[in-house]
Amino acid sequence: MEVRDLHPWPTSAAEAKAIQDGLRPLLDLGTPGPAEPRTVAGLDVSYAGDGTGAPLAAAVVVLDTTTLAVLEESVAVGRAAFPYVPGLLAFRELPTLMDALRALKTTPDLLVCDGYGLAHPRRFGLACHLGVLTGLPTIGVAKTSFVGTFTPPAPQRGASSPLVNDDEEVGRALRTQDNVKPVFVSVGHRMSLDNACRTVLRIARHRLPETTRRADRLSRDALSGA
DNA sequence: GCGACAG
DNA sequence: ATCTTGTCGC
Repeated sequence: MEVRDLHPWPTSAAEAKAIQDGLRPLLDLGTPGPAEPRTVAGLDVSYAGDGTGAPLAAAVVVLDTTTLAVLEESVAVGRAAFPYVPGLLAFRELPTLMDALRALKTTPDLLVCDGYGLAHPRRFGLACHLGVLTGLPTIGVAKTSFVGTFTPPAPQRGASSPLVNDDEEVGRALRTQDNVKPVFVSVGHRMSLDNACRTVLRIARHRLPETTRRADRLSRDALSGA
């Protein structure tokens, strides 16, 4: 698929934050997004070490939303492009993730990212960044909380409670299975929070969406050479 | 100032 | 993210 060119790369945390602030106005947060996406892509990254330059593998797996069958897979290997700094995760993984996306023959209807979208200190997490660079609807699904507070949702699958930060609902704690810890869903680009949660429930057979599980396994295998 | 902090 | 054993439960 076609993706936008990468912007100049930051060499400091201050520059990275400035880039996030500059790109944030490009976000489309007013459209509900596809009600019936036919294809959904999951993205994830595995690492071999720490710090800048650590070897990593970025994977993208495209699934049929209805059957959850794998339609296409793409993996790219590279190096961490930035140190890990909470709030600047995108700068670590973006170049290799973009390589994997560029190699895709099909263009997914939605991108499900491992991490956050608007539930971010500057409202511009990895899912937002990937949304601006690809132009596609994106959402973020994270395993742990980062910003905001929430009250535990009811124990039933489908229950949710708002993730609040600065008096804003920046995401939702969503129970994807009965009696299982909730995941944290937030919007990235061209998608409403309601639609994001509804879609996550449709593709989740376990705690994490199938998209994320498939991408996690693919990136891990690519790093181990198998 | 101190701790917490997506992956 | 990654380093790691056994164990409880569907």
